[in-house]
Amino acid sequence: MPRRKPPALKHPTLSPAPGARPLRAHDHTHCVADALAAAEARCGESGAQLTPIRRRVLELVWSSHAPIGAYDILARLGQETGKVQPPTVYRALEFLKAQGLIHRIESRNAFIGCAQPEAAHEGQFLLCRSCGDAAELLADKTLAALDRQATALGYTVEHRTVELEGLCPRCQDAAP
Amino acid sequence: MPRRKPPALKHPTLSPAPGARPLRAHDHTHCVADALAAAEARCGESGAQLTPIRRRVLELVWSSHAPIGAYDILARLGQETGKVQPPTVYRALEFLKAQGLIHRIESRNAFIGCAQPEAAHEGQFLLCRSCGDAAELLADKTLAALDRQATALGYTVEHRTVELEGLCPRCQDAAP
DNA sequence: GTCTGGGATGCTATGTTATAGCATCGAACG
DNA sequence: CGTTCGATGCTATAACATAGCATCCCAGAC
Repeated sequence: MPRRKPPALKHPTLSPAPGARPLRAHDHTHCVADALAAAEARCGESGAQLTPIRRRVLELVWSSHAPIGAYDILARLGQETGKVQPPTVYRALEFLKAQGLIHRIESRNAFIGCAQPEAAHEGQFLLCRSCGDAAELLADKTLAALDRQATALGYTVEHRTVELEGLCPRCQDAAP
Repeated sequence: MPRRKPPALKHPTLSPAPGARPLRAHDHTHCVADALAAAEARCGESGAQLTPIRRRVLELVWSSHAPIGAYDILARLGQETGKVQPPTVYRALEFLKAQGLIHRIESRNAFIGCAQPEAAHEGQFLLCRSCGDAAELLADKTLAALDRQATALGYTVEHRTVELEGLCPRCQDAAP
């Protein structure tokens, strides 16, 4: 039985793809601060407990505008606090999602901070295949049209997944 | 170190959920036969090889109108032909998807036969959370509206994932 | 102060989905 | 016959996710 070369790791790829650039230059600490403030507010109202772990996971989800995988969060959390187990992260993510503070990106098996946590909603997303960034769409009218179509077929719609993948403006300019 | 009870298996759940019913009564052998005929035709034109394995995987994907997981296919294929490895199945699925013969349902990590393989297209789906069936939507206008929205934001859209989950008409009647 | 109940977290183990990398085989072609 | 190329076989492992029970801690009851 010959020994094989082990496959390349994926976990270390926390950094963006080569050539990737952020969607646009901005002071990202504001994004994070705003998100955390909104989370505090929302949890304060609802009585939900934004514990240190949950808060820290939310912060890590907000570490960029690209969706982040649960195991990336796990790795970062582990660097800070010693060994962390998957259920810890998944439970925090589940909580944050239930509070409307994050969304799950199905086509990426990853999570992203919700830009409008004030209003409960499902997200629709534009995903850049180059830099990985995700932008949240507001597509209420379009969704309503889809719902009408479903209703016409006799369906009741409870959840919606809408994810559009392509190139963001910056990455189009960068790699024409 | 105490011994734990092992988690329940998921693989054996090839059968539909309790209380599930097909979307509507129909002669499903026709669906399968039509799909295979269309696949033959399409591959004949394009010169792609619909090999026995690929054909059989397509048949298994079409075994119901519910999305089927790669490992369910693997299990069934294994029953027939002896041990089969995951790459065999994934490669067949990749081929079928490239030919436009199946779609991947992102929110389920599963695959479903394409109802209109003649015209290359991406699918939009209505998924029933009770019986698991998926119906393919034709939502060109709605998609165009989403694309316009993306374009207005400077994005180029290459792929679209639209999946609506809820209850199909039969399951609404069955469990009111 | 002690008891108690429930939410949060710790922890072990395992289930589930997916891919890399190289070997082998067989048909098509010259 | 030998080369080439697409399909499949095969090993190993990465990557994603959850079940089930133990422990801890705090708020409220008594």
